[in-house]
Amino acid sequence: MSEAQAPAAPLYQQVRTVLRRQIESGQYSVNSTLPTEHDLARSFSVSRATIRSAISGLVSDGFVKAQPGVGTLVIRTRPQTRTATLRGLTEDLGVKGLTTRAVVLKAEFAIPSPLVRARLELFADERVLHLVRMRTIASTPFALVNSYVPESAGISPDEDFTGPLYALIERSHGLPIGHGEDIIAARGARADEADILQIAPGTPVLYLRRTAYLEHDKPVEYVECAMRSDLYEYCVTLPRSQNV
Amino acid sequence: MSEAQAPAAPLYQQVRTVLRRQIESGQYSVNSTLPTEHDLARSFSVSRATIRSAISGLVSDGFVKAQPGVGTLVIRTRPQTRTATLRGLTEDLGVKGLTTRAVVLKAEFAIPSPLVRARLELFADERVLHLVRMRTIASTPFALVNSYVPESAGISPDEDFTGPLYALIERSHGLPIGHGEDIIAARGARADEADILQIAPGTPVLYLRRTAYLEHDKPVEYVECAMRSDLYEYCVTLPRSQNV
DNA sequence: AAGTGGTCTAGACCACAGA
DNA sequence: CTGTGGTCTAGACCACTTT
Repeated sequence: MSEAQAPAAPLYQQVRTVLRRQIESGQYSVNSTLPTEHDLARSFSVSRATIRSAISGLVSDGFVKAQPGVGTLVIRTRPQTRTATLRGLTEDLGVKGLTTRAVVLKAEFAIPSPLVRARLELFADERVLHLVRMRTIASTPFALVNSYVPESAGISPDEDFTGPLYALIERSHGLPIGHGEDIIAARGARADEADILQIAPGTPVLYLRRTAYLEHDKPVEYVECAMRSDLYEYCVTLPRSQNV
Repeated sequence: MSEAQAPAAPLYQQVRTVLRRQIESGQYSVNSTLPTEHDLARSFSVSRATIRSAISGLVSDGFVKAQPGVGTLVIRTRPQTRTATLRGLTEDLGVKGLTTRAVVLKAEFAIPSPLVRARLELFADERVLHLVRMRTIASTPFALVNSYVPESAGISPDEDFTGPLYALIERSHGLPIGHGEDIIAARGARADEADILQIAPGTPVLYLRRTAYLEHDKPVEYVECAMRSDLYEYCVTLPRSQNV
């Protein structure tokens, strides 16, 4: 091959894409079956293993369900409901088609409170980067965000914090964030929050506390966030526990 | 077949189990690599495809990570953090070690509001079972729950609703609940809610709306729930999106 | 009995990482 | 360069569902 072309995707991915498009375009309707794996192998001129690999992807995507002795059943024409994933507020709103800006009110190293120290599993003398940001939708403030990141994360107070914080953390560590835990409560806005969020003190706000972890369960971020509930609601899609 | 024996698990599952036990027992430590696929194939006396199938399972479980040109890296010795799962309030509190009782305030078939009809994707003339329940912790009311279940679910108003509703639904359908979507907001308690929850009107409460679906995205339950945030906080563990 | 997906083999070539 | 995981093939036999 002397051609210097964009490398072709693996065969099984190509097949998966084709089948997926056919399903999404209604060529195979719900409750109908795909052609048999042998037939697909013939018509795509690939081995059956390749077809199985492609179908396996469609199963993960929730499009089809394999039934031994019957066939490969189409169970959905749209991709499976996306399961809950951890997103920063910037990304979350991005998904909803809203653009948001962060205004940095404070960015400095500080001695963590005992609560923050416990959440981040810090040693006694470790400092944290304390970040206070306000987020707006269409120039209306809707969230006051307190973020705490261990000093060891190597993020400087001088960085640009108007974008997604997660991106900075992931870049700094070279490691992706593994998972997070959210705790959500409702309470009345405190005076300082009310002032910034432009609401009356005591107005019910969503109060989110999140701890984010790296892959090896090492905490990298603790966030406390007060949000105007009239501008933002917390949404999550939950899979039913599969008794693994 | 005259033998009534437990059928042996597929080879790749056996291999996966063996490797998993070895990882969990510390035989392979974090950041070390598994033997190469070729070596594993030799030592297990199976084909490399079988080994790859086994390893693929370990990847899903979050135990290892395959790195082209390097090897199969062990990244965890405990199974991946359990992801968020859908639980009814009864189950949820049970996990937290609290026992709760439900007091049924209302259980009757009713004409659904347009919102409920939309959420449950009902036909125009379908009725719903409307259930109003109050939940208590240590005899203090903490949640006022409005549940709506399609009449077609086949649940009678005379059932025992003091336990988990999900159990009734799953038993009635013989099908498990597939997933759910929660929307969480904060707002002040309405007069009727405040009365039942024994708080002042306007006190901030968590307001949860949940739609639960069967496997094929058929809605089976819509819930609106006002909760005292001083007695209950909403917790969820979120996996970071894996860019599939 | 025929046909389905589920499993398995024994090869092969590739792109990539590290010495 | 060697060795790794990633992909792919052309078969094979099995348990299962349906006819």
